[in-house]
Amino acid sequence: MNIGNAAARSGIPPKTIRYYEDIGLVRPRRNANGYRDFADTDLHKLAFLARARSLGFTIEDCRALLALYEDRKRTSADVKRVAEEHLARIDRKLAELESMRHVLGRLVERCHGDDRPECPIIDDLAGGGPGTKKAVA
Amino acid sequence: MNIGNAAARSGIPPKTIRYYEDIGLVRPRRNANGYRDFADTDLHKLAFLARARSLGFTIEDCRALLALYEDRKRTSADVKRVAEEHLARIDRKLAELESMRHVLGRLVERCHGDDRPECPIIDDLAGGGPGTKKAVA
DNA sequence: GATAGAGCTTCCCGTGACTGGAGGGTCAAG
DNA sequence: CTTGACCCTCCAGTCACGGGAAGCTCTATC
Repeated sequence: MNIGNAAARSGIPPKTIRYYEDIGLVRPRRNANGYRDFADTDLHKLAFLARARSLGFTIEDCRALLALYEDRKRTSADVKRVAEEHLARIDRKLAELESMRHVLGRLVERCHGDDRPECPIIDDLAGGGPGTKKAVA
Repeated sequence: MNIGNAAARSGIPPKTIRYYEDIGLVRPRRNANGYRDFADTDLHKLAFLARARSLGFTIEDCRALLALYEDRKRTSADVKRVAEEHLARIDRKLAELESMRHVLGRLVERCHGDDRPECPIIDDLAGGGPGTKKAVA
């Protein structure tokens, strides 16, 4: 199967599939004309990669997970460890974003958004941080 | 003030400050010896950048916000628009991460994490997606 | 057989926001 | 006068691709 077809089936663009081959995640055979020829196992791997990437696993995670996928002597503990580390990364990122969302949300609420220059958002960025109440006196 | 000092005060590493100068966010004077010399206005800008970056604004957002910061004829509506767009980006990212967290969290819960190879995480990635109940028959 | 168009190949560059390192000049202390 | 901590510039790498050039191959049509 040609790369275009494999791309359509896996949902991964041809460019990305070539990149995955470049970094050794898939190794499709080559036809006499030099075209890549994707076998069923390659398609399975691509689907696996698409799913793993959609869950936010890094490429190196994917490499490890693919190895475990193909290792019949793997332990579910090994898989779980990779997943838990990724989960922890997600949680850290979530906490960071939620904190940003919180602060920025409050600033946006307090900004009139009119044609005057006074702006609590700019004031905050300029150092009138969360504790500074803008001494009006 | 030297770059090392400016870095310590702003919390931005020297490398990053040089990068900010490269892309035109700050323009410190130069001493006779070629060293950068940061004035108070430069330090204000660096602090502004540190705060804006910590809220997740992109560099281009920062460029726009700095311009508004220095524009006495700005309107708070202009500032608010930038902030609201960023807030929307944050919300999209949050939704994406929460969805990942949800799916991955359930998979991790269901994985025994023992020394056997059976693993719902690998099964899911291998195509036993959310709807596939693994026909045991 | 000729030609057009789609699809395949490789190769290189650009993205965002830095970070690391090489190679070299400058400054303050002892 | 030397040591070590600064500072400088320039180049390369990060992550996970995407865009585009230049060129080969296949298929369909005339």
